[in-house]
Parts: sequence; C-alpha cells; structure tokens
Amino acid sequence: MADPTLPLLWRHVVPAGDDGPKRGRPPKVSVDEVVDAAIDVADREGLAALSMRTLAEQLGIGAMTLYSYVASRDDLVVLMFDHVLGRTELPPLAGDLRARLTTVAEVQLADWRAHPWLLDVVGVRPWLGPNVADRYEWQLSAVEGVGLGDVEMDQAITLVVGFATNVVRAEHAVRQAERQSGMTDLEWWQDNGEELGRVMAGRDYPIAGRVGSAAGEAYQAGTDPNRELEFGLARILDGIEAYVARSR
Amino acid sequence: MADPTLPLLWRHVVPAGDDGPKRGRPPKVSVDEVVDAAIDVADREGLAALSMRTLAEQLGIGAMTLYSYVASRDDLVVLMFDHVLGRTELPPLAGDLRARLTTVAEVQLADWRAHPWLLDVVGVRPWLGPNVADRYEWQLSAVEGVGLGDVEMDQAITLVVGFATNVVRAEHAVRQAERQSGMTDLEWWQDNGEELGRVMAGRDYPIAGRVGSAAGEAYQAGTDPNRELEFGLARILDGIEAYVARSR
DNA sequence: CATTTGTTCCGTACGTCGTACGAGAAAGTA
DNA sequence: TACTTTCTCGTACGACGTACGGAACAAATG
Repeated sequence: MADPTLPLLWRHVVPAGDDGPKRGRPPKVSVDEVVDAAIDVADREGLAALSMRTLAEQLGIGAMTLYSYVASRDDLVVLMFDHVLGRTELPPLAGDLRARLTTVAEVQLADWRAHPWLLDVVGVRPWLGPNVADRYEWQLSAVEGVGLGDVEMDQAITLVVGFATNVVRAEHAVRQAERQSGMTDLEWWQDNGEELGRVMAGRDYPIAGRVGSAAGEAYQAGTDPNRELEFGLARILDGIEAYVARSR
Repeated sequence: MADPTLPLLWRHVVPAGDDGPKRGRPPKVSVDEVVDAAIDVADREGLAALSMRTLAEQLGIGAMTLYSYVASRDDLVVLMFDHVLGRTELPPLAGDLRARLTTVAEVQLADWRAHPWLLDVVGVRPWLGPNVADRYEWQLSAVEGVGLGDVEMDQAITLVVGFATNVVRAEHAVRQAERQSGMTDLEWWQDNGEELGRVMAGRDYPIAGRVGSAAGEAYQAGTDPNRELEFGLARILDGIEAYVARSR
C-alpha cells in the first residue's frame, strides 16, 4: 500500500538501489526531462494549459508514453511542485528576527511570482518531497531559538509565508482576468464605468468609492515590486516582534 | 461593448426597466433558481463537480437551457460568488478597532468555511456585484476614522481578510486531499511513514521534525474552530494597533 | 544465429467536459 | 388561424485524462 510517488519524489536523494533495468527498450526521455518540460509549459501558459497531449508533443513522444514516467497528471504536478522549489538556492538567514523573516517572505514572493501556477496546486496531499522539506526546515530556522513554542513557530511561519503568497495571488488574479477577457483593467473600466454607475444608482459607497480608487491608483503605479509586501509584512513583523519581546 | 453580466449581477437592485417580456415562451426556472441550485451543488461536492449537465438535471431542464440564463459557466460562478455573499447578514461593527477587525475576520472565516468553493473562484475579474460591494464597504468601515490613509485602509483589510482566508485554505487542503486519496492523513502516515523514513535516511530535519509533529498534533486536537485564527490574528492586530497608535 | 524475456512506446477508444448551432415548442397578438 | 417573439434542448465538436493491449526494441539466453 506504499505510495509509488514517494520514491519518485526522492529519486535524486535515493538513486534507486538497483541502477535501473539492464534489459528492455530504453526510455526516450527521463523523468526529469518530463518534469522540466512541464514546468516550462506551466510557467508560460499556466497550469490549466498543461495537458498531457501538448506536453507529450513538446517532448516528441506519444501522449500515453507519459504514463510510463508518472502515474497521473496529479502526480506530475506534485513532482513539478517539489522540483521547482529546488531550483532556488535558499539564502543564509542572517541578522535579527525581523531580517530573517523578511528574507523568508521575499523568497516566497520571488518564487511564487516566477511560477504563479504554484498558486493553483491545491487539493494534493502535502507530500514531503526533499525540496519542500528542506524549505520548511530553512523557514523554521528563521524563528528557532527566539523563545517561541513549537506550535507558535509553525504558526509564525505560516503567517508570514501565507501573506507573501497572498500578495502574489492578488497580482495573479488581475493578470489572469486580463488574459481571459482579453482586455486590460483600464479598458474594462472605460467600457463599463458608465453602465456600472447607472446600475449602482441609488446606492452609495462613501468609503469604498474613495478607498477603492486610491488603492487602484496606487496599485497601477507599482514601482518597486517588493513594495506591495511592505505594509502588511511590517505589521506582521511588528506583531511577532512584540510577542517575542513580551514573552521573553 | 458593455458587459452583459453586469445587469445580471445587479438584477435585484435594478429590476430591469421593462418588467420582462410579455410574449414568448415562459421560462421554466429563474436565474435565482439556477444560481441557488449551483451553490447547493458546490457546497456539497465542490466547484469542480459542478458541471452544466448535472446542474441542469438537478433543475429538471436541458443542459443547453442553462445558457439562456447565464452566458457561460464562468459567468455562473461570478453570480454564485456575489449571491452567496449576500446571504450572510453583516453584523454591526461595534467596539474598538480590535473588536471590529476581529468581527471582520470571523465573518470571513465563517463564510469561507461554509462555502469552501469560494477558494476556487479565481481568474475571474473582480466584478463589482452588489454584495461584494456592500461587503467591501462594510469591511472598510471597520478601519474608517482611525487615522489610516486610504491606501493603508485597503491594505489593512486585505491583510486581515487574507489571513482568515488562508486559515480556511489550509483546512480545506487537508479535507480535499483526504477525499481525493480516499484515506485520512493518519492512515497515509501509517502506510507511508516507514517508506518515508527509509527514503529520508541520511538527511535530518532537526527543527522541522520537532515542530512538524507538534503542529500536526495541535491541529488534530482542534477544539474551538476559531482557535486556528488566534495566534496569527492576534499578531496582525497587535501590529495594526501599534501602527495606528504610533502615527496618531 | 534464433528465441525468449523484460521494458518502454503509443494508437485507439471511452467517458467526461464546456458550449455552438439551429430546429422545435409555447406563449401573446392580430 | 397565422404571425411574432421568446425560450427549450437534441445533436455535435473538439478538448480533456487515461484504461487497455499490442507493437517495438534491447539485452539475455539457447
């Protein structure tokens, strides 16, 4: 009943006791080539556009041949997830707690921005692949020894990483809507602003009207790509720092 | 070029100047019945299991008939999103800033828990339906007048709401993985723990091993359903309060 | 050399999905 | 009754993941 995907996930760590079969028809590609090609497609066109047929064509093999490398499409996605996390070298966590947690958030931001399809990887068991495990250990080391309890350490990391992920999620939602509708946010507002005003007549949103447009403009003007992180992360880190200082 | 979904979203606010056509074959159902039935299906089986065919069967109509009520499946999801948010009566925001933001978080938590498919609604334009707009106004009113700038108000709400959403996301991920694999988390570990230990041999995760199991146990013991919110929300609110106090 | 054995390759096919198309059905109106 | 308007829905198309089973190929064996 052991899961056949586990050894596949750890294939680079445990190179399979027997060094592969000696007889039989040789494979045309390798698992790594499959996973790398799949990541390429997902980076370019999103996870939804990654179909077994197109991926196979990209690799120059038959569609069904993919199933001799991975058990299913979901399996492939699990392998992609762990594999792509292994590409980034995790920087050393130096400085005080705030600096270390900032690094954790920035790495999360950069990785998820580079591979937005990571946002769409849901519903699969949180398999412990080597790179997921390495990263979790690395993240936790940022809060090790500061006086937090074990559960609190996990919660603190979850908080910081989840926030950074949400920043990417918001950015990605806009891009995806634009791609899907074929018109930019600005164009949509130009085309529908009037109709929207007509339909909302009688209702007023005093705060939302003011804040919404201010936030919209601020978002449009995004200069420093890490600026989006600033406010929320600062509040979170303030809160964590205060908690650590208080419970010391 | 005006979007045909907008009037549909606001159909309860603006009941379409002419009170509907007088001639022609009468509709068998209404848009609201379609949307309600769709929400029922999504609540029970998830958004992925909501197909136009099964939904039509549920309503006792032909599959293609649905397209005389909504333009597409994506359209339907947009309508579902706004409609289901309208079901919850937004409680008055009383007390100090902390109390008000806690209420905002709790409402978000409760709604998304009741309708986890809301997590899967992505990639659609953030359409301004009446209930989405009402809720945004309500959320913003929790931070109105405390001294935050307009953009900061939006960021603060985004921070609080995003965190509450992430709590549900984590819970949902576990359930979904269990449903999909047909085995509970515990069963999976019993079946694969040994293999995992073998494959991880040589690598050690001193912090992750300790913290991971502690967090896992704490999660299993979840008593108060709102307890999951506690640590992260407390840190966020501490951070926001400190910021407000400082900049006053 | 011919044959067997172990692998991998992949064409075909099934059931699912969203939905384009156009003919048919049901009401009010003349 | 005939016409107009509106909604209903059977059929069909191209996409999807993937079950199945035989073909293709390389090494081992006789």
